[in-house]
Amino acid sequence: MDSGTPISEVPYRYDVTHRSAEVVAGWDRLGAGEESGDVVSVAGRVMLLRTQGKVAFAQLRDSSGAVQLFAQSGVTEDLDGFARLNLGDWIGARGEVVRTRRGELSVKVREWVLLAPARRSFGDKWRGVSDVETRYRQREVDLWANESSRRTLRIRSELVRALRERMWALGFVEVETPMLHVVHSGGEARPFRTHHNALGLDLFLRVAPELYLKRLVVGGFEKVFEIGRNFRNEGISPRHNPEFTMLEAYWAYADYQDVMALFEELVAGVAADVVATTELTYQGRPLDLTPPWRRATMTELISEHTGHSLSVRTPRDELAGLLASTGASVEESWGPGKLLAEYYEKTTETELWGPVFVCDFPEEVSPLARRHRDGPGLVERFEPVVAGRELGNAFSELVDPDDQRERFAAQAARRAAGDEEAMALDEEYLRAIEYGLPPTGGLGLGVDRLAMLLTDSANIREVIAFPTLRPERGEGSAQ
RNA sequence: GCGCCUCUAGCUCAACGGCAGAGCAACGGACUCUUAAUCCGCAGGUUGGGGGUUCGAAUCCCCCGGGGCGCACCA
Repeated sequence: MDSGTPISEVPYRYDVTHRSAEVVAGWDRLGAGEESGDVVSVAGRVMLLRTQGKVAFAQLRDSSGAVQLFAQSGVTEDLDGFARLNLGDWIGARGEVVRTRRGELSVKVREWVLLAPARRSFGDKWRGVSDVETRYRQREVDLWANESSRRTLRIRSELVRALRERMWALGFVEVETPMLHVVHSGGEARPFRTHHNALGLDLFLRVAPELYLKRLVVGGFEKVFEIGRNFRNEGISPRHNPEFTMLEAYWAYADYQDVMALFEELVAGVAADVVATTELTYQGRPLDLTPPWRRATMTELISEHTGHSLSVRTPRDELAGLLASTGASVEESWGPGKLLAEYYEKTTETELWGPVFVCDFPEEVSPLARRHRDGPGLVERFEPVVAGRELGNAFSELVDPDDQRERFAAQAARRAAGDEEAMALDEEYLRAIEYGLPPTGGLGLGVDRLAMLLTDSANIREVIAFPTLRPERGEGSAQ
C-alpha cells in the first residue's frame, strides 16, 4: 500500500507529450521486436503490473485508453521501485516507443516518477467493482473499474454538447435564468425551499425555467434555450432524480406542430451525432428514433389500449369510475380533464414503446398551454413518449394574459385545497406577457432520460455522475 | 411513505443451524518479453448495527440503518 514516496514530494506538474491512444495509433506499424527510436512521455494510472525479476510490464491507463509500459534492468531507472508500484498509482513515464517480441506496443521506460500513490485499491483487477452502492457513492472508483460507466458518462457529455451545437445551428440563443425563484411556478411539482440570509427571503429552487424563458421571448429573443438543472421535491425512482437536467426551448412564431418536427429532428440528430445511429436497442427491444414519429391524440391512444372511447366531454362519473377501477385514487376536486389524463397515465402511457407524440391534452392539466384551435377543453400540447415514459413536454404557449390569469387562479384554488404541486400566480410573468408574447412554441426535453436511451441504461442514476443518495452514515441534514 | 429482496476480508464471491473460507488486491520472496503472467510464503473479519431464540447463529425471529426493485408522486 505504501509506495515509499511521501505525497508532499511528488512533482507539481508533469510534461506529457502523448496520450496513450496516440502512442498506440501513432506507432501502429512498428513490427514485433522493433524499436522506433522515438521517445515519448505518458502519464496515467497503473492498472496492471507484472514483474518478472529484471523486467516488468505495466498497463498505464489515461483518459484516452491504455498503453503498456515496459521496464527493464539497465534501461529503466529505479526498476525495483517500479516493480513495487501499486495498482492504482498515478505515474509519469518517459521512454522509447517499442513493440515487444510478443507484439505489444509499449513505452520502454527510461525515467518514471510517482505522481500520486493510491492509498486505497480499486477493487478486483479483473472483476472491478460491481456493488451498485459503491458505484454510485464512489463514482471515482466506478469510473476506473468499469469501462461501461466511463462510456455512459462520456456519451452523456457528448449528448449535451450535441444538443447545444444543434440548437445553436438552428439559431437558438443559449441563456441562463434564475434557479432561485421567489414564486413557485412554471411547472407542476413540489419544490425545494431555501433561504437567502441577506434578503431575509425564503426562496424556491426552480422546478422549471419556463416563465423566465418566455419573458425573454417577450423581450425579443425569438429563439431561446437553456440547458440546466431543475429541482423537484419528489420521490426517487429508476427514472427520477431530485435534480435533473432539462433542455427547454422557446420559438417565436411557431406552434406545437412546428415544435414536433423540431423535437424529432433534434433527438434523431443528436442520436446520430453521439451513437452514430437512430436505430437503437433499448433494454433488449428495438427502438427506432428515425423521423417522422407517430402522432396520435391522447384519446386515440386510450381507445387503442383500453377499448374505451373517452374524451374530456365524457361524464365525470364515468371517468372517475374507470380510473378507480385501475386501483388509482380519485380526488373529489378532479374534473374530467384531470381524470382523463390520470386514466391515460395509468393505462396507456407505460404501454407505449414509441416514439410517439401524444397530442392534445386536457386544458385542466395544462395551465401554461394555449387552448386547442379546434378542440374544446383541450390544449395544443404534446408529450413525446419513448419506452413507456415521457421524454419531454411541449405546447403552443398560452399567450393571452387574461386566459393565463384564469389558469393561475384555477391552480391557486388547487393550492388552497392543499395541492403542493400546483403553481402559484406569478404577477411578474403576467405583467410580462401583457407587453405581448407572440405566438410561441415551447418544448422541454429530459436530458437524463435521453441519455438513458442512448446508453441503454435502465436506471437514471447510471447517467448522473453523482445521483442523490441518503448520506452514508445515516446522519441528518446539510451542515 | 408502504411492500419485497439484499448487506460476509479492500474488491468479487463461498459457507445457509455445527471450527468463517477462496480468488484478486496488499505485504515478504523467486523469475530478463509479460498480457487477469506464474510460483512460494505471510497477513487479513464485531458476517451493516442492536436485541432475541438455541447447547450452538453469518444462517432462524424482532427492531434500526444503507442499497436495489415494485407501488404511490412525477420528467
